[in-house]
Amino acid sequence: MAGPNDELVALFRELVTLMILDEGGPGSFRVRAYENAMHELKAHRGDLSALTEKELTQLDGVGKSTAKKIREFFETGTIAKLDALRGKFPPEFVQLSKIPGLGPKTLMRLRDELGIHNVDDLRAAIDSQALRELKGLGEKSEQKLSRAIERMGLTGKDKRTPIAEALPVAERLVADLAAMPGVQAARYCGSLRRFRETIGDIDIVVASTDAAPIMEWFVAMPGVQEVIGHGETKSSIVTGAGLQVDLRVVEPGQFGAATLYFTGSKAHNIKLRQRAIERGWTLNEYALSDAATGKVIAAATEDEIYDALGLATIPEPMREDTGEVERAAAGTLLPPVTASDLRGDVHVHTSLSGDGHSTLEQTVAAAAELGWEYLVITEHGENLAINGVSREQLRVQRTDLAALADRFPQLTLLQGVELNIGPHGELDYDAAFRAELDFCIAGVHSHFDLEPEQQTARVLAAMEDPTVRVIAHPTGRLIGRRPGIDFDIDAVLSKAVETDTAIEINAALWRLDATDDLLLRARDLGVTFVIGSDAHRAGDLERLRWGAVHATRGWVDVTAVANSWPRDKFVAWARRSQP
DNA sequence: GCCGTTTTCGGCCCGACTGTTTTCAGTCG
Repeated sequence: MAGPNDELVALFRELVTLMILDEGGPGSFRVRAYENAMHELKAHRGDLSALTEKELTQLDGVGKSTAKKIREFFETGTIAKLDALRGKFPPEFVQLSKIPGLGPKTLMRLRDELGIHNVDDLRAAIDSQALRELKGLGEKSEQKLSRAIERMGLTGKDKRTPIAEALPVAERLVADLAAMPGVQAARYCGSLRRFRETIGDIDIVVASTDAAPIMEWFVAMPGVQEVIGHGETKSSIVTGAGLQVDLRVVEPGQFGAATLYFTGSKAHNIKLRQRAIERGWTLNEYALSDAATGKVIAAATEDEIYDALGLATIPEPMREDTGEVERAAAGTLLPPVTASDLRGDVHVHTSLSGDGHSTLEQTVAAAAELGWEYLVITEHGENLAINGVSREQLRVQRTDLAALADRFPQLTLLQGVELNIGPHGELDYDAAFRAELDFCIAGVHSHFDLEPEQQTARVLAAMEDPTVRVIAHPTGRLIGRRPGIDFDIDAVLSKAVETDTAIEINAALWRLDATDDLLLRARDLGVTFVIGSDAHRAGDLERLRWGAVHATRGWVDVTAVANSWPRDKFVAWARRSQP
């Protein structure tokens, strides 16, 4: 699973953390330089260990000094500068920097003036009221830090919330805010809008001419555990679940600039701002404006701002500064995959599966309601304990499907099954029975802890089987709950191309698997994809749209998504029959 | 530390909120 450069990137991340302490703040240009280098290394898709020092300096943000450190790592396994910094700042001291509200400046003073080296020291200093003796700190600072220590691990700077938990909270909040009087628009932004799989906090921007009542409602709404900030146009709260929510109110005419700014990413914003500066303009959360005259050039919508900067509008999930700005400038940016591109679903369970909740009829009716042109029902194969279905059950279902096909003539119904890939690549039923089905999607549902070689072998074996059309949720990870299986991604993707087996983009928010990293590599190799809802109840069908957003994050070309194809083409493809 | 260039040093994104002080530094995003 791990990319070849991950270890190097992790070391650079640590280097940045320690440099912030050493330099006394993240604003230091040297720190920024390390950050830029780390970002570039992270975004790099090739194997960095294969590059010479000279070749490394060709990378954006990598100069002579950084190139030397990279080579040093690959040749010696360590970086001397990092080792020196680790000696200067032991882990228990670095841990203090994770406490919200405690920045590098204060931290260094705590150490130098009060001899505080770890969390226990800090707690003792607070208890003895020693902190308030420092200039610039007072009683309130003691209380704030005391609370922050209590919450450590619950809401610290490193805490990440799975998108499956954050998204419903954000959608509800945005709906509530949008319904308030005087609110012209409300949108969640930040990493959630970019559709990262975990998020640090929820950022919401509201357009209104009267911020005060919105701020008041926000900090007093039910479920607020703590108010971190409460200003005229910006407030922050923590929910009972430990999720931080930041709310910002701007004038309606500034909404686009604000959502652009708060959606980020930071690196994407910096790229945009540099383009603005090149044109003699400035870009902030209020507007794109002329630097000399202050005259507003664009502010109301994101489209206008991108356009003024000579860029096509960049889809939110791509805003990570991994080449999207350059492509937008060159006019070679791919359009996003959208929900309206999708014409049907390919991974759907009904109550026939042990873990399904809606009947076949309810499910088909819901798909028809969504306007799908085709629907593939895929119950669990018989090898899945408790939840699997028998051959006999599938034969009966075939009759039921034929009856429903008459009632929903606009919807083409296919019978598929979700096969289980056994530890050695074995599959459910037998080849002859599987061939009777319209479609087989095969996934790993057990034996998550095999050695990588075995994991790779079992998936490759499944792909060799002629009845297997798609590999479902290829890594099997559950965000924040279970890591994916560890296999040779490139071997699997190459085999997918060789055997014409598609890779599923699973739209369930706990899965979003294939991961975006896998998608980027797959699309470069020319892999075919499907987007599946993995619905276990009729209401889950609509989450296919999240799969589209996730696909966009992986820069997937919509023409490579089989369930965006017209009915006849899709059905022929699904059955592996000639069109 | 990197970059660009009028090639060798100056610039590097920007604003809200808090706590403490009373004009601002620190933190955060």
